[in-house]
Amino acid sequence: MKKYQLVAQKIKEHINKNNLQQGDKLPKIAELMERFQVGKSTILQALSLLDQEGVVYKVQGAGIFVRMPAKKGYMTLGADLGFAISFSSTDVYKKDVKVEEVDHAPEDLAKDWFPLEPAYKVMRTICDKRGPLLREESYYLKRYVSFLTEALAEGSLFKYIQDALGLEIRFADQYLKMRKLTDEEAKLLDCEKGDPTLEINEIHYLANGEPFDLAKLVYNYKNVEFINQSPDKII
Amino acid sequence: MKKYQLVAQKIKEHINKNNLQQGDKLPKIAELMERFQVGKSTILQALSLLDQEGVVYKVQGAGIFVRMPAKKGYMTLGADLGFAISFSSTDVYKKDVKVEEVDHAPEDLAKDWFPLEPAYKVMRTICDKRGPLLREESYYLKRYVSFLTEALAEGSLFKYIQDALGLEIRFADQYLKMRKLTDEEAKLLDCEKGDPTLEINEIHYLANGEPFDLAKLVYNYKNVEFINQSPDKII
DNA sequence: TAGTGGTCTAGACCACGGG
DNA sequence: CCGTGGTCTAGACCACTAG
Repeated sequence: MKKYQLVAQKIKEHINKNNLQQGDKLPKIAELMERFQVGKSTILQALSLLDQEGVVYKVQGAGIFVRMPAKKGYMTLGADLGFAISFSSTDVYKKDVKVEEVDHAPEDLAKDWFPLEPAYKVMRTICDKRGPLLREESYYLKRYVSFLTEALAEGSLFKYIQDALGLEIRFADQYLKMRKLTDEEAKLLDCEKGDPTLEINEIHYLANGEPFDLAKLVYNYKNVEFINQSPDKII
Repeated sequence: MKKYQLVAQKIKEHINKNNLQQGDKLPKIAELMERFQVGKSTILQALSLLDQEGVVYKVQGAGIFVRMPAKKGYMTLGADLGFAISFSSTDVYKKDVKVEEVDHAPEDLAKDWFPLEPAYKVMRTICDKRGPLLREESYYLKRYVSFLTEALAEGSLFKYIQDALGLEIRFADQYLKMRKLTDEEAKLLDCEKGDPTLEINEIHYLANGEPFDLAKLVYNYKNVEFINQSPDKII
């Protein structure tokens, strides 16, 4: 693990351990350099990470402050590259899981942005104790994900892809669209036909810039709210 | 303007001028250093900016590549700190504008996160040629925004706040919730009661970390789609 | 005006990708 | 193996905040 990631992690731990709240001040950069025995730019890289995650903000001439430590009950948009990771630690489970092999993703979903290559099609409903959270229909290119079963789809696919297959997911595009639920979706989500929903289409990219996964996520408006913390556009 | 911002801007111009597409390669770092006569970390800062904006991605050992230059017709979530800026350049106009002074923002909107202080309440419907895009109800703290009129609210308030008042908006929290339109909202948005919508509650923060604006945005599902490009979490 | 973060440089060395 | 990006340091100087 890189030094700046370690430093970032330790700063997070410091925030949690001391139960710091919005606006609380962190030690100054010189002190952090001293404490972690690293150079200034390593500290800056760590802070930049935390900044992007919405954990801290910096005010020139004043200090470094904690930003909104409590975000319980919200799904994080974007930052965590999809729900799979953000929810892997909480008690979610899957329903109506189906995996099949297809020649390519449907063209209306893929648009011009996703290759029409052989893929695994995964369908599942993600639930927690309150009920269904979302219905997922996603396509994993066989070129990268050469083996996929329904048993694997019961767990966290992103974890499997990262840990077992050794692929690194680097960034993602998300397209969001408001619409009404179809009859079929409503049944799967314990809702009524015509109820409001948000459809999010995500394309995930690997470290080499190649897309490897296209996902259509249809959310349950009764059980899901999102949070999106825009960072400081500053390094 | 800082060097790295200038460099970032010139790289963007280079992409536009040469009409570079997804996956096209940019000059290597050493070459960019040479061309712009700056140090390596200045180039890295510029690239980090472009990374966060979803303009480029970097692949270690391979090069720097262009990411998805065309995003026409989508509203950008988060990255641009609210719709106001992202849409200031296109031909939008406002309808049903009303500005009044209130003792404080409604408590159910403010939750624990926004101060209950005297504020200007601004209501307006943002439209473009296709029709209403969203209905906005926002609260600007008088402590920071001491003067606000309906005439000003016809224009871009963020521009006014930044240019005329000299306030710098630094980051924002967004809360997204799917729900049905009320009767009143439906009338304002040219929709039917019960139609799907996305309600986004935004809190905007100044450079000193203080919140100064709370906004409730109710979108028209027929006219708006969003894009959210999650960056590389890498410096 | 002192304190603190921001920008920028030069350079050493590491790590990954692809021929 | 070479080329390219990534990490890290030490240090000079700038810019903003707050008392």
